[in-house]
Amino acid sequence: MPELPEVETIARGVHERVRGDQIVDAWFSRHSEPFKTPPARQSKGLAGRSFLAVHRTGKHIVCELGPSGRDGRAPEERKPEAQWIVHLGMSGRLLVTTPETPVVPHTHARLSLASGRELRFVDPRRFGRLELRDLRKDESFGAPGADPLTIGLSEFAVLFRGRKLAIKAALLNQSLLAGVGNIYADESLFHAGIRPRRVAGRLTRAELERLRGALHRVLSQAIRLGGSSVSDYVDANGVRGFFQLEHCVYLRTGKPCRQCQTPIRRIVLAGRGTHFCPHCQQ
DNA sequence: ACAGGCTCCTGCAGGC
DNA sequence: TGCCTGCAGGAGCCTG
Repeated sequence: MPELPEVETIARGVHERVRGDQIVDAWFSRHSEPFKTPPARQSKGLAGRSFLAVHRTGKHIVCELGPSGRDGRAPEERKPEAQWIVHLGMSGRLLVTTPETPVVPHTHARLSLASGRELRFVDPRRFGRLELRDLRKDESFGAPGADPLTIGLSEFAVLFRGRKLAIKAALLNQSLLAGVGNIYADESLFHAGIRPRRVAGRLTRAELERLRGALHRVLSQAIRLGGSSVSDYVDANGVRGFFQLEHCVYLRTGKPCRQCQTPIRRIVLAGRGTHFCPHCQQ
């Protein structure tokens, strides 16, 4: 499931391969109900525009789109007129392919580019979302929560102050921290030595500091390794990540803790499978 | 206001 | 062997 590191990896890959390219045509499947912007409006709004930049905000991939791009200026010098926002949900993929690449089942969007490439959105479970914003009318996209890679300690502590829910549930709340999902919540809590069920508002300053540090380290290392390939995650070029080899608790139920050999336990918290070491996490 | 539960959807694992 | 059931989860929505 794509979380911050996977989305960051995909956004970087797509940026490298489509920056400056122009959208010639946009096709959408009939499974359009979940899309935030109706497909007809997306097709119309995308055609003719060029990619100025592609970046990550929370778990969203934001494509900054400019005018046709025939004025000779570099992409970064042109002002975005629209944003195409891609949320991958559980099973979404954004792939840069050739037109000859076989179209796999559950392909919901195909953007033909002037270079001859295609940008494809594939999503079997259809939890993903596509949105087109016209920046001349709509506001620029912003994640509701803070970025766990850049947040400072005092701001981090304020997020959880007075909150009675479990720290694991708080980490998954995108309006607090944007980008953390089930894998990296479990892994970060392990590295910080904190039990997932602990009440968020009752964590000590020292624990909050450890948690912020653990989030930063785990997410940064996962980005360096190209994300975690559980189920069948791949980046924009179809390449798998390697961070799943570094997982200490996620999907390791019953296996010995890498630090103390105690079997990893699994509980259900906030409706999610939650993995922890009963010895290392207090 | 806030917390928790339900829902969407498909692929896969496990049981009989 | 093959079918069927249940489970996985991000986030929006509803309820308590």
